[in-house]
Amino acid sequence: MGSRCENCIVRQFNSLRAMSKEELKAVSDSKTTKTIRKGEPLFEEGDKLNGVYCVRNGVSKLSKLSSNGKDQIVKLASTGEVIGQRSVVAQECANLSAIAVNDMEVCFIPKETINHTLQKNPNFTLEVLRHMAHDLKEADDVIVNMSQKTVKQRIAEAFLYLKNNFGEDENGFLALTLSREDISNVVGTATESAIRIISEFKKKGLIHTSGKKVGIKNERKLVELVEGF
Amino acid sequence: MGSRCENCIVRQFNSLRAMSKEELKAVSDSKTTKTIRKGEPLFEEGDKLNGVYCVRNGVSKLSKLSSNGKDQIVKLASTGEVIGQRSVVAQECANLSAIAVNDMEVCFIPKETINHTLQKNPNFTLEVLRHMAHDLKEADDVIVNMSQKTVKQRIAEAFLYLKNNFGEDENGFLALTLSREDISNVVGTATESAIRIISEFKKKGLIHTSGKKVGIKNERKLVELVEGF
DNA sequence: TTGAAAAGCTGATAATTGTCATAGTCTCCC
DNA sequence: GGGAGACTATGACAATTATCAGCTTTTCAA
Repeated sequence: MGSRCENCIVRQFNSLRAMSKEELKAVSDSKTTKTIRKGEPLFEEGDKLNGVYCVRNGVSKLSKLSSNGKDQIVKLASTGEVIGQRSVVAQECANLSAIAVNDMEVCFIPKETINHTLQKNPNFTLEVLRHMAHDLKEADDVIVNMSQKTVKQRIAEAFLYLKNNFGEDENGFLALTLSREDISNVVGTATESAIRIISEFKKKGLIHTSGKKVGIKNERKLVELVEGF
Repeated sequence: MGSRCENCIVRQFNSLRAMSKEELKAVSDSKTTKTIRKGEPLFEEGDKLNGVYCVRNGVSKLSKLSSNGKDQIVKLASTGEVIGQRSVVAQECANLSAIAVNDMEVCFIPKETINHTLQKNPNFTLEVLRHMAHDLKEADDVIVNMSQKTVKQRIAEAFLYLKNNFGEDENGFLALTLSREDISNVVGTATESAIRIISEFKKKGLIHTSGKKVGIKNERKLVELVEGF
């Protein structure tokens, strides 16, 4: 049995902070805690979601299969983020698949609890709305990057993003390690192209690598590259 | 003086339909009607918005300047859509520029009126939330298309989108005429590339053109092209 | 009406990116 | 500890897309 939502620190980072004590109690009573192994799905594109997932630990990739057979990773969601909110709010099937990038601990909150609060507590609804507005802005920015920047720039940006959002370990490697394939699915390119560019970055001294792990060596140059020299 | 919001048909298509009679009256009393000429901006990226724009007539392109100096059109908003909502909800400066694609008639609704209703009427907030959830899904889909489809596929898709969302005129041309440059900014490519592909489509009998105007001739083949043959 | 500016078009060429093939390396399970 | 399978890496080549240059057509305002 997981701990009580009322005491959960994770809540500070998402819209659940706008809930009243009673509402939180209802969430706590109806939630179930799950462990998801690396590589396993929380849900898949097209699934009917019966609730949302609040991430306590680990990272999930939200991706969509394109008609060319390749996955495009649209977002990485980690501690504190609520996954599946969009589908529940819109009362639609999942538009994206959510797959664990590493081992995860999540709380599943049934949609009834969420919907009930959405109808009763305008502050909560407004908070969810603000979060979604933020996600939408980010998505718009991704559209611009995807369509206007080169693969090289997008990979450089991805590394900077990983550093800013997940930090580095004690040895200066990015704390979140993605496979080369995942990286290529984030930036929307062929795996071989991503590998080639990563090698090039390494040769130029922008990054250092060790197996899958990547560390940023020259952040300033990476930023310049993203901006276009 | 524009007509009363209470009687405005446009309202049926957006979140304003969740407003009470009194709230609508407040909107009606505080709104101002504006005419925007083709090519003129409603607002520009970075502007602080003092309200939202409800489109009565015409179409606006929502775009963002990339660091490479090119504009990326992220969305086309037409009759019934509310522009600027995201920025007002998130209390941020505009992330996108809104420029009239043809002559527009819009109602400007001050943000105070919107914010007041957002805090008082959960149904309205929920309705706005649902709309934003829908926009987010669309944005995610655009990300996938931009990163996984070829320019040819994206142009074909753009034409189908224009037909489905804006219809055709009596001569079988797309009702919304975009310049070649706008088309290239929608699909995220160089204007010359867009023109070349449009010529190719014409040669292959997929479309017919007359000046800027484009008409769809073989919809099935266009769909096949988008799906990847 | 006309002439300048903007938009559309096309070719040549370069740069970017994808695909296919092959080989090395790592991982993990028996 | 060894071997199958997944992941990483690199080369060769093809396809896609961008860039530059020059030209024609359209548009629009004086």
